[in-house]
Amino acid sequence: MSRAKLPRPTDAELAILRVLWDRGARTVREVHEALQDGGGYTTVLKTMQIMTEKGLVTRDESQRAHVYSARLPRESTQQQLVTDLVDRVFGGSPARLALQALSTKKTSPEELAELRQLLDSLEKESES
Amino acid sequence: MSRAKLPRPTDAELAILRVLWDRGARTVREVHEALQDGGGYTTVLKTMQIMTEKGLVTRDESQRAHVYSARLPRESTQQQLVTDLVDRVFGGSPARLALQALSTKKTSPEELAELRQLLDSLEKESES
DNA sequence: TGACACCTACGAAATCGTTCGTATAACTAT
DNA sequence: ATAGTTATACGAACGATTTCGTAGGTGTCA
Repeated sequence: MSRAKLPRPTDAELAILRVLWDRGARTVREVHEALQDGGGYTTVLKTMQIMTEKGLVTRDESQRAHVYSARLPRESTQQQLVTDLVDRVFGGSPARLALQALSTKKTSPEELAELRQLLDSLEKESES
Repeated sequence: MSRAKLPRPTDAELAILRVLWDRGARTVREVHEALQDGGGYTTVLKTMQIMTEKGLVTRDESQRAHVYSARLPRESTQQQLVTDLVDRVFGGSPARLALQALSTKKTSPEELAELRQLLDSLEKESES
């Protein structure tokens, strides 16, 4: 089993993952520079080393400056965190979370259309 | 300013808050018993004392066994956590979170209808 | 070659979250 | 009143997270 479940990323780890997702594989220096407020260089380095141990990122050591990549795509981690929040605070109901998310901030007409489309397909599904 | 923003509840704190939201004001003993797996009695006590310091709960000390209440209603905390997650992982788009939440698990027809209703009112709003 | 810049590794410190043992006060009932 | 039960308070320990200083290796270039 080389595939233990990955731990929930911490806040600092998530900030680093966002950089890797947005920009692709990067060195510590590049991540550090992309982070406006991520602490000193060795802080970022240390965190990324720990993330490697945890399996949150992989690294290519063939260059002197190691190149890090997110191990899971953004969507998988989003899914994990959403499921986690649904279970811990929304009694296991994703729809409750969706309602709460939508009733606050405003959403663009494009996104509303996308949601409507998803609703349509979900309702069709439940009819079968 | 007696109204500093409340900190994000931790996992253990959230478990306690769920009990208080579900059952209303309760003593430490009652919360401890409601928690299937919340550690020993003094663990729950200590956590609730810390939550009092943080302002997450209030307590009535007029009885020997103090009675604790959640300071914020469930919906406020849900809102806080959703906004938090949206900002940290969904680039500030609640609709993205909603899509992610709905595309996984199945949702009851009643909830789908409720969502559709919300979508309707949101679209009407954007037309004005 | 020597000075300098850059990189990783290591470890220590500070803080936080979680857990629990122990002390002490208060109530209950014999 | 004494013993037993139940409550809070306190503090210590442990692990995880975050931060950073320092050491040592590697590359560059005048």
